[in-house]
Amino acid sequence: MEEDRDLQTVKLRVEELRSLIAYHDYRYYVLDSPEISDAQYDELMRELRRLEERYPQLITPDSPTQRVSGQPVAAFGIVEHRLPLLSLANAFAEAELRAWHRRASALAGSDDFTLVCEPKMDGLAVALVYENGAFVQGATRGDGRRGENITENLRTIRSIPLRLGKGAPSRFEVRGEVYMTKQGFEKVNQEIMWLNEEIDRVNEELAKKGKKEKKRLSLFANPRNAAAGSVRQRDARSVRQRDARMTAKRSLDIFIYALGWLEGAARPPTQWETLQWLGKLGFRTNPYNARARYLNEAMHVCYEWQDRRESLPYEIDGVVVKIDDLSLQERLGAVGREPRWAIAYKFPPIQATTKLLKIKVNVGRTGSLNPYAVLEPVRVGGATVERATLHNEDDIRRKDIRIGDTVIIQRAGDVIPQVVGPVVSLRTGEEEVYSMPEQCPECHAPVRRLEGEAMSYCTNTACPAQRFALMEHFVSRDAMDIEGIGQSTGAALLENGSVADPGDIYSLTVDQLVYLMLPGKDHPRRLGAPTARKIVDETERSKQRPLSRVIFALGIRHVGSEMADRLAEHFGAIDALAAASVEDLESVPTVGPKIAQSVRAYFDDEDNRRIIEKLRQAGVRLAEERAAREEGPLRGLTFVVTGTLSAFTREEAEERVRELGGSAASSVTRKTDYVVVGESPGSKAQKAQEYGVKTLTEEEFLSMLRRTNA
DNA sequence: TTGCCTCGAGTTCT
DNA sequence: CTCGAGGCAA
Repeated sequence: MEEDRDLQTVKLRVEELRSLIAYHDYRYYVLDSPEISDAQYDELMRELRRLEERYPQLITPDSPTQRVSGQPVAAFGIVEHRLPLLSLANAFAEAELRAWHRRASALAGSDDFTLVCEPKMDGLAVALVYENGAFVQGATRGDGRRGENITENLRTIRSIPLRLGKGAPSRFEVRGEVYMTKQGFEKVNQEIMWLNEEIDRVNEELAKKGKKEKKRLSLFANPRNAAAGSVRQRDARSVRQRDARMTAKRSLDIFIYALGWLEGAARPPTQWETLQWLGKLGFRTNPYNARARYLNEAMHVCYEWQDRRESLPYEIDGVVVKIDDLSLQERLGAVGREPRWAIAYKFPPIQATTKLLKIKVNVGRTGSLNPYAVLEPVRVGGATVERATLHNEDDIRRKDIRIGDTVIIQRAGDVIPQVVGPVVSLRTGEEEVYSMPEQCPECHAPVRRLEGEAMSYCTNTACPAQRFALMEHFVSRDAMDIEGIGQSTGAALLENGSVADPGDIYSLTVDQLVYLMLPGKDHPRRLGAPTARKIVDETERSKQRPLSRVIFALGIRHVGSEMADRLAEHFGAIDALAAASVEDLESVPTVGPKIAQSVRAYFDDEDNRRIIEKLRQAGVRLAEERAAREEGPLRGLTFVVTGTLSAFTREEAEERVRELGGSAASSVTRKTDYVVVGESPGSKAQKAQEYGVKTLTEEEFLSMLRRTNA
């Protein structure tokens, strides 16, 4: 007796908890405005779970605790749709939308009717059945007549109310679109990628033992596939895999957009009111649904979303335009499986599939080999794409892209096309797994990929492709900014031998340039006198670029514009930079061992030093002006350099002195402060002794420069 | 060693 | 714009 009463009390509390949780789910997931904190919500959930554990007889399938059941779903059943789910006719252009409207107007006998515009979710259409206020069945659209029973998986979607409040019709069906957020999609794929890395590791072991390898999981191509995949998935095989699937399920959501069949209530008279009514019942409807009085207004909505689609957290592929008035809808009816009272305006695709014909490789300025896909031209987002970068070998492997694959191309928020991944189901078996060439495609030098690095590099510093890229970099806008020398001119100059490195640009003459042959559209053409003039003028002007740009233009690995700025500021002159030891370099903030090494290696290279010399001869500014004569740390001191120095030439040493405010004289006098003595000095060293002038070895001189620089 | 944060390098089409 | 790499702080 007493137990019964107890059970009654508990049951009441359980019911109360369930409706409380349902209410807060609604506030949180549907209205997006929670009333209680997550902790308070968790507390409600915990209490309910505790009670259900103690009194299992009180557990019902629509209890919120049943949402995240990790239990495997038994085989899916087939569900017969009581009222078939129609598909929509598509309009790919304004004209088609107008044509649709004209036809509808003709049938209606008037063109004066209101429209409803709904963002067309790129997801999976489902039908949900409610009986006596409880969610009892959910099914995919399938072919429109029969779909798959996915009730259990749908239960995990929090914005699907498991139980409705009072006032719900006794039995009815609603329709909506299950979708995955872009963010959720990224996360799921990320987890699958981690999983694959793990599988790879395991496979390595298995391969050693000669055992059969485990299969890698394929990534979801887009949020829609991910949504469809997760809503139809059964049990997971491993714990980790289950994690990925849980993430997937958690990232699912739904918008309800239509009322199917119903019993025990009257239907609202318009689509717009239906949406309001569904919202009131507790269903999540898209807040961006809008009513349009005229077609032009609807058209405007379509274009608006076409521009703003990226700003949404989920993907839409168009706008559904429906005639608002239900009685008019009935009058118009359907042709085949397409209603005449609605149409889907489809955006131009930002995704498309095409064939990956081959994978080619570019050689960058640093010698990096950059693979790119050569594609069968395909229109994506209003542009024809025939090439797309593939970044590096690992990326190709990770995505499992093979030559001959049908691949998905997309132009995301930006303009740059990406290869999303292969359509594995379209494989013929003829596809080839790609591997990086072992020789540079330009100069056939061996290729090296260092341990732990993503990129492969051509080992030949004289590689023509590298020279070309370096030239381009040197004249580019952020570097020396020499207008007139672009891709073709640069290539032509290198090819005909008038230029071997950037230093040679400065000895070009108009006469030389005029006869330069450029690859024209049909026939090769001459560069021409005006352009030649311009190039020489531009080159002349570029001599005045600040030191930081010159340093940047050299193209030292790991030295970009930012680092160049810092180095210019710190050392004040190219020669000081060239003379700096690895330790000196590392004393500069943000310069670590790698960058220091790279700079040092650059200036240790004979060819590079020659480039600097050419620049110097040409009169390119190699020191920061601000280290003004009168201001430098060596202000008022006179130096004389004699003999051969190892770190730099005599001219360079003198230049350095001048940059630091000192002066460099050619002969030793009593007024000379220091004589720098190099290898095999001449008479000047003796003179210094005579006059009692201090002498410096190269070593001492360098450390003096370093000190004054610090 | 790990997790920011910033910088460097390469990139497509019109 | 995106990804990888380098530097630096905890």
